[in-house]
Amino acid sequence: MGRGRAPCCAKVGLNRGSWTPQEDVRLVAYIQKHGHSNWRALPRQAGLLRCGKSCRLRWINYLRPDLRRGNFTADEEETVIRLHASLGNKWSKIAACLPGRTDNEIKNVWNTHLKKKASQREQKPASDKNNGEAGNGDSDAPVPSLSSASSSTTITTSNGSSGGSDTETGEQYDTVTNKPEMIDVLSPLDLDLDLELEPDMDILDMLVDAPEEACPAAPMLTSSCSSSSLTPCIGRVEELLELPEIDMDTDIWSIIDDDFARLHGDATVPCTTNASQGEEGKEWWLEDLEKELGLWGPTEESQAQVDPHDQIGYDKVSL
DNA sequence: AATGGAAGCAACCGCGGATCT
DNA sequence: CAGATCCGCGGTTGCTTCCAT
Repeated sequence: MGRGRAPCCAKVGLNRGSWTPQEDVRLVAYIQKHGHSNWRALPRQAGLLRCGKSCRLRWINYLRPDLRRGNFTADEEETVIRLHASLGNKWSKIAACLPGRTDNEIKNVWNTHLKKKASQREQKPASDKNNGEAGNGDSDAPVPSLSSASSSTTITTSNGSSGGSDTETGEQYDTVTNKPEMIDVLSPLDLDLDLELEPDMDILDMLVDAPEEACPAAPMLTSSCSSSSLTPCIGRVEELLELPEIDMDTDIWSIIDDDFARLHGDATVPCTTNASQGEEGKEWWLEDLEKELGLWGPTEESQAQVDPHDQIGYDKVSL
């Protein structure tokens, strides 16, 4: 205690606790544009009052587009149990073999269900033999959500079906709306974040760029892109790189925050509004961002939820 | 219908290892 | 080579929701 390295930041004047939709938007938009080569500098450059660690955590555990949400499938649970038996609490290593799952998520699931499940299994290994199946012999464990029908091949875009199909399980992993208060606020954003960003190869490329992707996870990451949604992503890395530099503290954030303020009457927008950037600048950036995110064109959800007068808010910035 | 406990999950903290200067 | 810095990991905490009474 007290030793080791100093905290990554002084944490003075920085936000803590739950992330706001605005912060999420900022983070996603920034990473979309610039990647996350330097977590420490990222929050400052992105205009976020967070420490780099917090940004990284938020991105990895929640905002990352390739995240797979919803309940763990039986196969995934089996994998976790099996890997935990051999690796122990090496959550990151376990996560590396479960594409779209985060170490934090796996850790939580282990601590909440799988630990019990595994211990139950250990306690009655003999009776398991009667079940015939070495794998899923834990049938008496109450795991209603894990119908064997939910094959591991379904790389569900989490909330792609947030409205519906994922709720077939109706269980605790309602990951889309992790915060109830965020439901109405974030929904338009959140839906698009997960639905539309997932296939975005810009980010996938960043994520898969590491050599350790020799792990089976990597191919599944890319395969998670449906062919239809993948198409518009291809070849956009260069496009991304060629985008002009933007003063993130002015342009983007003022636009985003302005739209949030208009939509929600939020007067607490911390961002600086740059009057020198005219409407042309806004439109240029919004269109550009939208194109880059593969969101060109209004979405039905956003249209349905946004006041026509404010439509630009989520149509344009619906990340 | 109200209340208390349990469970689930997101986020924080501190440390170790890797990388940079 | 040594010190400084950063990233990532694992453990833990606290808030929210769900469920039983």
